[in-house]
Amino acid sequence: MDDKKATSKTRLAIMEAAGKIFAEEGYPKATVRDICRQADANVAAVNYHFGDKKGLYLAVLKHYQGIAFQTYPPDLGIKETQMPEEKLQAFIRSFLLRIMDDGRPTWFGKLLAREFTEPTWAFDILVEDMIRPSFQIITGIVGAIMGKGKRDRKVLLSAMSIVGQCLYFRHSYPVITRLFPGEFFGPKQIEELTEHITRISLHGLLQDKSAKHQQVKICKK
Amino acid sequence: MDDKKATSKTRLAIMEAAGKIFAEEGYPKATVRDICRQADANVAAVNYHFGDKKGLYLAVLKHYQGIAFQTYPPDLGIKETQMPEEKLQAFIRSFLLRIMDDGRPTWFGKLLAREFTEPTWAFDILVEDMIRPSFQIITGIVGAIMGKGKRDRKVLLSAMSIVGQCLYFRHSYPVITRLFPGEFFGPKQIEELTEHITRISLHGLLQDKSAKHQQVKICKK
DNA sequence: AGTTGTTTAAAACAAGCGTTTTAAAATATT
DNA sequence: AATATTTTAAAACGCTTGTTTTAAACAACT
Repeated sequence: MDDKKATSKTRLAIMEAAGKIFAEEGYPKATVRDICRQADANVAAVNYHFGDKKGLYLAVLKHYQGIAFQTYPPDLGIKETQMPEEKLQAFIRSFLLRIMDDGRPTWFGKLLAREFTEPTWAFDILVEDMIRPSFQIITGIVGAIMGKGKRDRKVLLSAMSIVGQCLYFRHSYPVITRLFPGEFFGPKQIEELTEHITRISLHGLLQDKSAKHQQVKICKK
Repeated sequence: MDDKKATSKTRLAIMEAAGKIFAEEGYPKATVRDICRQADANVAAVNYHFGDKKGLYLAVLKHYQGIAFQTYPPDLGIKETQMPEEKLQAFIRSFLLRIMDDGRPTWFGKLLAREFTEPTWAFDILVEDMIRPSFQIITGIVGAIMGKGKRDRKVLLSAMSIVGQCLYFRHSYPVITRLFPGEFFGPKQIEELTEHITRISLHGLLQDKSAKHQQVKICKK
């Protein structure tokens, strides 16, 4: 009663509907009845194909996680010959694409955002399977740029600053659209966002680079 | 049956327990029975004092919102005589304090984080009452630093980058603690985070500054 | 005191939830 | 074609949810 042939019209329809509804409503508010209604399936289908609601959620999560990482791997467009600065931009672009994609795994971005602020039992899987590998890469790049180890405290802080900026444009999309009705910061502006985040971060990183205790002071001219 | 004397042991106890549970469990998962049990009150007390569950949520939200802004106003430590760069640092510090405070309105930060990714019907109130005013201030500061208008696209992007970094350390606290068990990025590190975010952002802003009235420059000490 | 209005308490309500049961239909296997 | 297996369908179960009802306890005031 776990995952059988994995091929069944209703099974696939349920996963599709579940991804949509889980992302829109959140795990607790999403009901299996809603999911099955949208998938044109019977209420019992969920328990038959996935054991229970938890099993369905986990299946959906892993499925779209696989798609998202297959489409936009963390090292997308990164070549070993590149300069760290170019790698940084490639990472940011790939990261934004992965969480903002308008195509199939759109819901995955939303699901991810939910798990961040509202971790469920599936959270550990997400952390180990996708967040940690991503962080390994970004800390490596940032470390190379700053000339420090990838576990240096300042490297960690800077890596989080970069990831934080990327996530903000996805997380806070509802806020942004209300605050600035005329402006758009969505999937179609990914290239603009990539350049913006890369530039604003890069200068901060380079500042802390070589000089050990090079303290920055603001002074009037 | 809205808000009466506002003075009643059980009423206050319910608000206290509600803030805690709403923040921990989220609005849908939080049950009035749990809240009342924790408040040593009867189940009917919620409906009596607040009308219904929504009324309770709204009351809690507004109450702690008031406390948070009273304790850490957006212009905390900002004086008109200060330079924009100092104002930026003051804003970031106040912002971090407000969303990370360990004291009474701790739950408010969590509630806020939830509303961001999972807007409820109470979202409009939050946007207008606290998010928009905050954004007015930060775009003003950033605009002054960059020498552009406060509605300039680059100013908006930069303001969001700053806010995004701040929110990340609160939003993703569960992630961070799992990724780096030894490191801490909590309320006790606010001063460190403030300096980090200020520095990494400032250099990016100054990069895009219009060359016109350059009254500030970075210099090594 | 006695009356009034306010607050608490226990119990029950209707509705919705995830899940299970039962059996019929569809599909595969021999 | 007949049997065995897998998948779907309808109905109901047990439980929890938010809310209401009813009445008792408390407080305030003349």
